[in-house]
Amino acid sequence: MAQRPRITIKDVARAAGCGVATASRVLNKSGPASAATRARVEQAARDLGFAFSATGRALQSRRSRTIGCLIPSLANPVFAEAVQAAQEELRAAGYQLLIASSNYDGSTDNEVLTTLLAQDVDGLLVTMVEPHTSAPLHAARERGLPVSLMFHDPVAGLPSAHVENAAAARIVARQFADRGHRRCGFLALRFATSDRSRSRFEGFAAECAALGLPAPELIEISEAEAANPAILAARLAEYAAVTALFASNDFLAIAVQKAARHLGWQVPQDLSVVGFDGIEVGRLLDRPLATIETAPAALGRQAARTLLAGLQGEEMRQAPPLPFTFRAGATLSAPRAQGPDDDRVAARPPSVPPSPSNDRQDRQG
Amino acid sequence: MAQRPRITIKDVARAAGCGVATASRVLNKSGPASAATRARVEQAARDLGFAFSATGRALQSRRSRTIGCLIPSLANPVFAEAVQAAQEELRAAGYQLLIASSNYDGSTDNEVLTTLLAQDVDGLLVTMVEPHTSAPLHAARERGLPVSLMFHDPVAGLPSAHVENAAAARIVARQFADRGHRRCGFLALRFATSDRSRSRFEGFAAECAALGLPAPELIEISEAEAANPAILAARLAEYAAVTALFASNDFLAIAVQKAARHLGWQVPQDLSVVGFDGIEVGRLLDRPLATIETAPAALGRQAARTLLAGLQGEEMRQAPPLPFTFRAGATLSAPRAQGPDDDRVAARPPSVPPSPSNDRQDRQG
DNA sequence: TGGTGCTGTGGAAACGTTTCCACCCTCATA
DNA sequence: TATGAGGGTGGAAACGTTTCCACAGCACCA
Repeated sequence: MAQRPRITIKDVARAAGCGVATASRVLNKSGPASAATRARVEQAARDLGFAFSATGRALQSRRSRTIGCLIPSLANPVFAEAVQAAQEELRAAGYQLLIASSNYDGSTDNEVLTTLLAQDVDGLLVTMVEPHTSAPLHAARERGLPVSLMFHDPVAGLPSAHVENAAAARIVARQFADRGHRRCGFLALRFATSDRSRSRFEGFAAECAALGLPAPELIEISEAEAANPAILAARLAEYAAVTALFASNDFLAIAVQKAARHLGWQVPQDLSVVGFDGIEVGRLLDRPLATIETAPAALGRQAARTLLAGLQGEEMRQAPPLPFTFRAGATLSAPRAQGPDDDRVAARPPSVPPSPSNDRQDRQG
Repeated sequence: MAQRPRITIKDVARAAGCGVATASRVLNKSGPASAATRARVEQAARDLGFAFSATGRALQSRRSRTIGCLIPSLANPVFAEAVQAAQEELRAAGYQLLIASSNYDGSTDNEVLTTLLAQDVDGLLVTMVEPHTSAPLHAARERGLPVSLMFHDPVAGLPSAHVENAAAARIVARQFADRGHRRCGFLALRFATSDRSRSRFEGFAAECAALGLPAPELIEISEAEAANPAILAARLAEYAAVTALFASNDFLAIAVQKAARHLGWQVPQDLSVVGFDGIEVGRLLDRPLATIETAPAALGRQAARTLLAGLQGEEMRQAPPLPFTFRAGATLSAPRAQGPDDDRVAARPPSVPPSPSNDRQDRQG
């Protein structure tokens, strides 16, 4: 625990018998130096175990080589994967990632952003509740700091790496309609704090309307409700007429199936379920999940690249939306033929397990 | 993009008509100041939108209020959750998290650590391939930097937030034995680069021996093999005598089931499977996964707390290992009664789906 | 011989803070 | 009326870098 004092470039210079300016030039290969001096300095640095202080450098160069990253939570694998990819990309370019999360809370978003800015970050990688109205985010822009959004639909002036949530949701509506579903539902988690969730619902509802289906039910639930199958089942039971449910993410779609089992409903015969995100486990399930497959890693990478462009003084241009895919799965089928008074609870058990079809359709760019 | 020059405390002092020392005292509430001056300074700071530069502060105080975090990958939800929890804990104490990942590569580990150290971090939160032999990690210790490990069994002098992998694995062996299994296997991912995986195998093998079972088969696979059910199936087919498989993590355990389906094997009748980690989806599956349940968030939190103690100059003491639970599930049962020549491929299909039992056993502290 | 142009070098300023120190006041006490 | 105490204040040093600038020495050319 003996806090040794830091070895500075002065120590190196002294040991090498030269001035700090010379030592700096040698160690940075940034200017002329005689072979002899060069050797002495390098030797001294090695002997002393010298390492530059990023703080000293940052102060003098006014760039910290550090990027601030704000996301709702790393516990959501979609964000975690995006951050992982962004981190790899930035590291390759010599930048470090300073991470903070808000737990989906708008005011925490702003607090955290303020702290990040005070840390002299060179750029910002952000997914937050309200990017368009955030004061600190706006301040960062004003200051000329490169800002790159992730997962958001592009906001005025702020480039965003994103998938077109609404367009993807429209495809889900069409899949339901194609199979003869009419009463659809959208199961939303964190509807108030996630513009992704809202965009998906909008697209879904719009396409339902375009296809002449009744307006889909919007079923908002809390995280607590999502985590408890019995409670979730009770919520779902309120919507017995719904034969096709679009869940705002894959975990929710999986949870729904457990809840359906509670109610004695068969998936997909009594209730078709489609998720969003395309997480890996979804395809390994007995009953592979029908879902919209996205690539969070590609998204993180794209956001990082856009940011890097900005950091190099280039124009930060909005990249095209990232591709997504509708992945067919055994949780989606035609609704059970049913009379007006059909009681779902009396449904017969299925004779054969659903075939684990796993093909892809509707590739989009 | 008009890079406005930074507002410094000098600007505030000038605007308030006082010296920088006074402005600093007012803004930090760190010394005396008349009510009038105080008001002028605060007003000026507000008007100018002043924010302290963490760099300037770090340079002068020789502490950056920043923690370096090194993990294999955020794409693994176990690490992501731990980091998320640690981040929350550290943020509450006024620290920021600088994150880097190594992709399970030992030499990247050391490179990254070196970079992190150069960033003047105040402490280190680490999961890496070889903590006990890492030169930069050792250097950090030498320098008196608090270091807190995550997921590792405690290494000489370095406290680690961990679960007892070997002890947990022993329980799995006992569960298998209790149900009459004799030929067991351990399916290992990244065996060479994960001491967790190795500890689990050791505990598992030791308990098998203690129970008089034959030594378990060690089945090492690559990530590529794990991701492809057909290939994984081919690997598993080599071990037809094995009736009970312990997978080194839950995702692998889920993948195994898909591979088993490929081979026409029934889980659990033909092959019992137990995982490790206790990820949430595991319990939502049709056939809930038997597994060792751990709490990565608690682990991350504990590591952060230990580190915080060190940062406050207190002794960093090794906390007790974190609790784990054996979670029973439908992927574990007695082996199918079979003669010496029984051909598993000819097995009849099961008549009833396994009951989704979900009780817990074997709580440990 | 005097200039010109290199190469190699080091002093010093600057970056934004905090804090030590010295100074000037004012007020109470002797 | 002197003395002391203490509150309020600002100058300046320090933290570890980089870079501007000046200068010394040397070789070359006219």
